[in-house]
Amino acid sequence: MERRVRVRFAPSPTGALHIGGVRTALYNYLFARQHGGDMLLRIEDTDSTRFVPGAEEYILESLHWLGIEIDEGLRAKESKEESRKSKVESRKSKEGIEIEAVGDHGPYRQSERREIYHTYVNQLLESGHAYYAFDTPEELEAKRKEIPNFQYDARSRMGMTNSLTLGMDEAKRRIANGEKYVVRFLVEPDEDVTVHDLIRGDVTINSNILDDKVLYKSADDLPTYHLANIVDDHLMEISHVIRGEEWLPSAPLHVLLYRAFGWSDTMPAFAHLPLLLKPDGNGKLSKRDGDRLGFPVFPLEFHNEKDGTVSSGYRESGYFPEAVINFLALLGWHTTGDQELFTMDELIAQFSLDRVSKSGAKFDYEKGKWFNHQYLQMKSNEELAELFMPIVESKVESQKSKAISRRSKAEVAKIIGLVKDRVNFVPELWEQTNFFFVAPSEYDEKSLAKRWKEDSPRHMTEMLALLEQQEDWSAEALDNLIMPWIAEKEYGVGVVMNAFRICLVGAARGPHIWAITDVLGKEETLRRVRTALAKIG
RNA sequence: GGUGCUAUCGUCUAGUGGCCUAGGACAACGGCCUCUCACGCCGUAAACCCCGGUUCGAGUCCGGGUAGCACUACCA
Repeated sequence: MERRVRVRFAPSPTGALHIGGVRTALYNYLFARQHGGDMLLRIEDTDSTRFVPGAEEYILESLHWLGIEIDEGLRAKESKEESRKSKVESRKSKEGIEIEAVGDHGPYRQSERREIYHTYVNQLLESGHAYYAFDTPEELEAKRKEIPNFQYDARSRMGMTNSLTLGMDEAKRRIANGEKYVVRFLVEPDEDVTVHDLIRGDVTINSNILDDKVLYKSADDLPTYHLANIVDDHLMEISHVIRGEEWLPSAPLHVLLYRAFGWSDTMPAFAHLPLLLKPDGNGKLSKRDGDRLGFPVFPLEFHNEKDGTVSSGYRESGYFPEAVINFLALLGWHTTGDQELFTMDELIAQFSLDRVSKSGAKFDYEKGKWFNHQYLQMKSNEELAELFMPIVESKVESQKSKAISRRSKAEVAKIIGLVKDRVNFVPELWEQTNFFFVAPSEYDEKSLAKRWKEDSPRHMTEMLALLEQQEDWSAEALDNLIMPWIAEKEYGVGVVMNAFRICLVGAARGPHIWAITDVLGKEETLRRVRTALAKIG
């Protein structure tokens, strides 16, 4: 009974990988790793009409970025070139990745498994569990209009055009004539079918509500999801099917298919995950919600070649993959304790299907930001500098002459250390540090109104004289110079310091004033005070 | 309409009959810190869907409502 754990993530290449799909992949991955099993990736491209070019590469690259590793099936190939590139550079590479297929249960694209499906469709046909049907889509459409709640099932199939009513000889003749047909699964009526779900327990439905599902369509010589899924999971020796709750209603059908094939004893265990819901209103989180609500619902930015749309991604928004993983892991799963921050290894160790929630989780983007904030704080200043340098360069470049100087990575790291606790994302670092790179050319009106007093020009002029003579530019020395002077003159610390800050920063914000003078240096500090005096007097 | 799943603060959730005057986190609000803006720290407000039943005792078990969601394709 001890079976090797083998799970699969089986997306359709119909567009960008939705964040809900990412979570499904993650839970599969955590489960596989925890049990020392295999994580497979299979592409379910049985709907030729919905195929979107680039989607497969996108899916694999997304999982790769997130650190969800594939053991078998299709996966992104780690090229030498990529590993040499810096993180920032590889972020920019949107071009196709290399794909490799590993494992001996392939092919791993369903469109390449046609021969296999033929065999199994025939098996069902021969055993009487399936039949040919010739009703055209138009005829079915008409039927649905004519009869409310029409369903192709035990009650109606004898009134339709199929091998049951026509006879097998006539059916074969039609097929030989090139007539389009489908193969339908014959569902026996009045039978209670029970599916055991690892998250929800036993779910029982009566077979009367099931219709005779289309298993195969001759039009494109491809099976539908239901058939391909069962055949592949069986052949690939899948032990656990972990998928979204939208599949729960068809799980009994899948159980029936396993029975019809005689595979009941090796049927995988099922676990249906709660859905990810829209943050506002009701319903399942959809691909459109992201741009409507102003946050990404995709791991990476996606350029859809089919409809020309561009969808924003977590990576391009400045998220760290660890933060996305952590955030997603907790949408539908939680430990007994109060722990909120988990590394991938901790998740692998602690994850369990019986602690997955049963109810849907509304997607709370604000909490996602908080997770990124946490992970950003854990990064070293040097790591962040690596990511921030290209942003600084492009910004300084765009401001041309106003740039004071190029700064070394060490200097940038030091600057980041002064402000990193106040940002959630690397790109936000710029608005906190821009004055370190570019001297203020204008002064914030609100700050001026509140902090630039009548006496400020005089204060600054006197302070300038004091600073000009100062040799030791350390924070401590400056503090020892200025504070006693303010006290002696009875100017008020707040009044003087805020005016000074406006001269250096251009607004009433930023880190501690002596940290700013330290980075700026004597010359630049004095220059900014003189400029301010000249401009705002 | 039918079938199924679900139901604790605004949100994610802890809670598996007494430890619950319901805990944590995000968000909100207030305070402290302070030369500014933040961060941080401290604190406040905030929930067991409703009605029955079982029990000495129910957020926790059962039944019925109600509500939300999913599915109901030659899509996955």
